[in-house]
Amino acid sequence: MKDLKSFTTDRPARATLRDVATLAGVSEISVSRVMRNAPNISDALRTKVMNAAGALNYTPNRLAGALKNQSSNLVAVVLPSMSNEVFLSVLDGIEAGLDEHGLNAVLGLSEYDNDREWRVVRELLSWSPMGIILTGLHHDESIAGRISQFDIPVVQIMDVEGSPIGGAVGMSHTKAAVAAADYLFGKGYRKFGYIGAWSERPERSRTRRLAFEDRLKVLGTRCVASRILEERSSALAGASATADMLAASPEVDCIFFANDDLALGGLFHAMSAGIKVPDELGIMGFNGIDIGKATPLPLSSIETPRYEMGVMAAQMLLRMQHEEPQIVELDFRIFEGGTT
Amino acid sequence: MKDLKSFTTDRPARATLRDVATLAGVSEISVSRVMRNAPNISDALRTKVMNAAGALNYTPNRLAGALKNQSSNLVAVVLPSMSNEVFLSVLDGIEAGLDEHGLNAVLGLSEYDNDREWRVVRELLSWSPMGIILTGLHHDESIAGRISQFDIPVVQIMDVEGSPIGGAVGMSHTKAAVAAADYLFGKGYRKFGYIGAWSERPERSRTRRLAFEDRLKVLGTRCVASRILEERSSALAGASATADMLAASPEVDCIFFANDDLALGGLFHAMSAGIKVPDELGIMGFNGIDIGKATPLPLSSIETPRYEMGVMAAQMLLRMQHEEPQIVELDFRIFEGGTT
DNA sequence: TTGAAAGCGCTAACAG
DNA sequence: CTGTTAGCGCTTTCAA
Repeated sequence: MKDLKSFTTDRPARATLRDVATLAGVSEISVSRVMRNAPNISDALRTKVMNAAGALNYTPNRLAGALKNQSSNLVAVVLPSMSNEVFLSVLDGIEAGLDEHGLNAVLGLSEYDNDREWRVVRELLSWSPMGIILTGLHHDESIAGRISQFDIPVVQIMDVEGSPIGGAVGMSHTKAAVAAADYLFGKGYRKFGYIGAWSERPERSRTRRLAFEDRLKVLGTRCVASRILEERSSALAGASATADMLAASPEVDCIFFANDDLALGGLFHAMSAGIKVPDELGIMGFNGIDIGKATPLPLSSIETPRYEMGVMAAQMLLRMQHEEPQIVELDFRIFEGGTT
Repeated sequence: MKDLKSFTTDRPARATLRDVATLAGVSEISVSRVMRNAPNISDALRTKVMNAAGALNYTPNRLAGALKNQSSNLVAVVLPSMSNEVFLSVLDGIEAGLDEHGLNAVLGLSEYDNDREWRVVRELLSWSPMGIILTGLHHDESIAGRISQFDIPVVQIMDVEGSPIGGAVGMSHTKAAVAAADYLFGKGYRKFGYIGAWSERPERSRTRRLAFEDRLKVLGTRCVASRILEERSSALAGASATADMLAASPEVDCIFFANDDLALGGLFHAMSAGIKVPDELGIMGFNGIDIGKATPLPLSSIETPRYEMGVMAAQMLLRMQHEEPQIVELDFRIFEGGTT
């Protein structure tokens, strides 16, 4: 091993493979092999290289490696928004799944805007990711076309009802809504209300509402009141929408909400207004978030496998490198709380 | 413009600058200039290039550009965890701030583990990010050293009490705890309880507890009961810890919680148990999350500027390219709900 | 088991 | 305003 000092003083900056090679007195390619744990490396070489790398605090330059390899260990993750706890769990799962395999997520947010999603996808693709995770199944032809040039696995999450570009891992929102209708009908409710928000973004919430309404018809009843707010979901919005709905349609005996935030608002309103839940009013949410389990009356809801979706999406990406794309439909579960 | 067909049939794959140049009949560097909106480009050239790029569906290869430039438009973002709504807002803000400037976040999670954080930082640095955002101020010398080789701006978020590596944007957790103590004392509470979770991860929650206890002493009173759970924060955990504490120390007249999840649990327990809030028991949270505003009794809390922290961290990163690092202390605000 | 040469796609520096 | 040359740091041949 040559003199370390000449390196550390001359180059306080980031060391390259070449620096490590020179210090260790070997060729660059040998260093490269050691760093990547290539087979057929002598212990002597490995030791020399590791010492030199350690001394120089060498950090590999993935940019160069990926450029040469035409592929990186980055995964493009495109979510609609970070203002929704649902995507927190999803992202948490994705990160967990990616981390297992040493992959890194590059994040892009579409904010539920198609143009913006397109830009974000384009942007992220410019990093030659090894795969891409998209949210939802309603994707432009043009996005699919753009991605196909890259010949990388695509996994779409949240939904399974539609035609994925590649693989998909999600749940059936139709089945969930039908299960909710059946469950609530079985509990004896007949005059249903529905409350959604943010003009039914994402699309999946509309799918649920329509399936819910259809199923009620089959059961011989119907939604007597329905409100789709323009503002984003929040407990506050859910509370006031519930108050409005009950004022206008006092006959409503059960409200199905687009998500738990709204539903909790409904529950809080009922508590404040002295409405007896679940007898006078049934309340059903969607997602099964933690806090709904802790309210004095636990919130009835549909538990969705958000974290699992994330983990499985990451794993599917890996599998799709050799295998055919699959569509994985995960189960939801009705959480029978105290509000129905 | 040469014949497009020979390109589209021969190369269904990703087009390169060279392909665009050939198709447009110009040099590669000209294409490069057009793509980067360099100055002094004739309209004729721009048009030719844009047409060719459009026809080929050209996506720039940032890997190559960044390799050449020794710097990318990636920003490494290291957060402790994605199972906490607090970091959702922070990340949301970061994304918003980065997006303004065309930057992309590469995400890494430390899971509150120092070794893991070190690995993650190393991993993310290998992508030559243009900057790095870290959470908290308790950072290893070795991490600082490793980053310093890269000569990129570092911004630490959440906290301002300590010695940042570069810039910092956060709040004073000491001041927040003092303000809480003063506020609660002013409301007439005297027998205080404190409930935290997950063995006081992150460190900042310990800072708050200690400052809270110190301030109570100054005010001539003290914490008569204190519980630090080992499990993670959740409303459920907060509810049972509250029940335990009140059973063991019935004299407690006010509980300060480490965060709103725990506090909401406390509130829900009180509601279920028929404890009169705020008269028999005061409840104070920390963070000021949305849902606390919608409960029948809005949750008193300390509103923290989480989203703003994220946005400002991103902006500071940009500024630090020419300016000196700064420490920005953001304000918190006491939200006087109905629980105190 | 190790090394030498070539080049991934892009852009800074220097012509013209 | 546009082009030529060279090289970022790494890894895939191919050779020894």
